[in-house]
Amino acid sequence: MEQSSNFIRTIIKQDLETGKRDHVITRFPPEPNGYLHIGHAKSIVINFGLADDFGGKTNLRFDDTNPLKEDQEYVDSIKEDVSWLGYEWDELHYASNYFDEMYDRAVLLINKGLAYVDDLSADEIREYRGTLTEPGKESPHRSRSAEENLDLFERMKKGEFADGSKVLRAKIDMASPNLNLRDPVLYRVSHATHHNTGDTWCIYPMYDFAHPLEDAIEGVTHSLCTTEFEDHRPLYEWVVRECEMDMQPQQIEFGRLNITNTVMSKRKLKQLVDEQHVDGWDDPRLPTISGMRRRGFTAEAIREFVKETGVSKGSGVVDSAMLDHFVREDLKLKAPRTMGVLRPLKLVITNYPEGEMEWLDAEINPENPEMGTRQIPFSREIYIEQEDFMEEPPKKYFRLFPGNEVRLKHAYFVKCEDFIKDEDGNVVEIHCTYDPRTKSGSDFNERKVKGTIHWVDATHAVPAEFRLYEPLILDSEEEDEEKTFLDYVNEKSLETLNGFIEPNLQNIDAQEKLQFFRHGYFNVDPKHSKPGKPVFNRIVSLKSSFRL
RNA sequence: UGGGCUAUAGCCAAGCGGUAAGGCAACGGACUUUGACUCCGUCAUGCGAAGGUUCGAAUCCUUCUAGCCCAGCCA
Repeated sequence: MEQSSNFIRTIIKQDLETGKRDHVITRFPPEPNGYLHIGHAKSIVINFGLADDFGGKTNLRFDDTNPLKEDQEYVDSIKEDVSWLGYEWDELHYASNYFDEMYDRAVLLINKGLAYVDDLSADEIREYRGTLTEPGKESPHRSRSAEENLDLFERMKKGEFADGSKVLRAKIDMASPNLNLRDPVLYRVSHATHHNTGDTWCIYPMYDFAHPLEDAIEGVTHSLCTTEFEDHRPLYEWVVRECEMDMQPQQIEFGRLNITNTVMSKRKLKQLVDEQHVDGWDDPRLPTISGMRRRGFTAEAIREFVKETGVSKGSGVVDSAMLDHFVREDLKLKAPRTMGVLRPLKLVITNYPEGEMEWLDAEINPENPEMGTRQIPFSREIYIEQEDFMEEPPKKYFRLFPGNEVRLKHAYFVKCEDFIKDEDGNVVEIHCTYDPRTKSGSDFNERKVKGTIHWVDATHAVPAEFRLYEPLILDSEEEDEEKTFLDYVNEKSLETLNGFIEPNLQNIDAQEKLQFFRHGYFNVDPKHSKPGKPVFNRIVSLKSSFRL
């Protein structure tokens, strides 16, 4: 596929052409404090994709500098998700493996008079920082001697001070219009057990100090991140320069991915999970990689979607219809096409001999003949879709109604002769006659029908559960300061139906994807599907220009 | 009201002084044993606005407007 140009690709290309760089190394640096979502997938596709395009390499690096929030469980799931998305990292690293070197660099800063130990409390530091429009003021501890700072910092490391009692700060400029440069905290005391280093450390580096060092240590040439870090770039460069690292990685920022009718922040996703609006991090309605995988989205579709939405610095919102498009596109030739009735209505073919049945040949995917054919049973009683019959049809309704004839996919023409209602007035059974001459595959062409409907033979039908999803977040009209995203949670985002499928699907494997004729693409739910009683998640419906 | 960033169609997005790519959506039409797919066609005299420079401006300059991000010992 033709690679569309984007500003980062242009920069890298130039760097290579001008000789600024002679190779490319990128990295995907997640913090193992939660599950990956499709926003991370964008970062993954960009980092791995770009490096690959230029013959470079990409590392997976866990940015594990805050033991309070991180856990091995997350590093495992992140690795799984990156692999599932189809990428192989060159080197696997942990920021925590660099703690010794980071400590040494901090000592260097102290010796250069560029860092100091501060005794101010968190609240005081905030007050001293000033505001967006007013400069901050210097801490009374700012002018401690290097010797004193060295001593204090070493004692911080040894565990002599309580959490929050002391921090190491960079000495930059308390009056900078960029708040990140107002003597940012470099190290904090935290007597916490780290998932990787255990209790070796009780001081941990902050992101702004750690990240540039990690990149420089690994020789990352292009450090790609999202736009909210733009303000941090001067600090990033300050750290690499003043810590006298051998090479200077270049930080480049791109806009986050947003998609309509969903939420992308870890905080909001966590809230949806914690408050049980959804059923866990892998709920098929969530944009988490695990949720999308369970819903049935393919890695290929996610990758293509991300590529097509592009890379820019803008903060736009991509229409979820584009995501839908790429799954349909990917599954079109791969997924078997079969018949499933989600809302069953019995249909009796009155002129089909009782007790008889036949096996019909049916192609598995007419757009991909190599997938072959299957046999499906047919007899006097079948199930059709409730919405495929109307007692009083509107104009341009091509399906069944009294006197109308339709084609049963892979079978015969049937004509509606009668129907039965229950006491409540609901249609419960349709009576039709069929024309044996119209069998699928025959050359019958004496008359045509406008509609073709799907069905499942009643005596062989296998019960199945279907789960249909709607957007988790409803459209919000005008902005309302009073409301939060929780006010727009769609409480009807999941609809569960019980219907029937063809018998050959009875023991279908988890994560198998298929198209139910005229409905859409479905995935076999890995958690709740069982042999003999499959559960299907609708990934996406088919497009439809039909409107009642 | 300090700093950083962004404005190209309903949405995403190319374009980098030579006369507005592409994708999604939408809308016509053809085909159709999926109201699907496929195919054909339509969809910015216009690039946030107003000035200016130039033979020529989405691209350069000026001013304005709107939106996003920043005051964690989170990343």
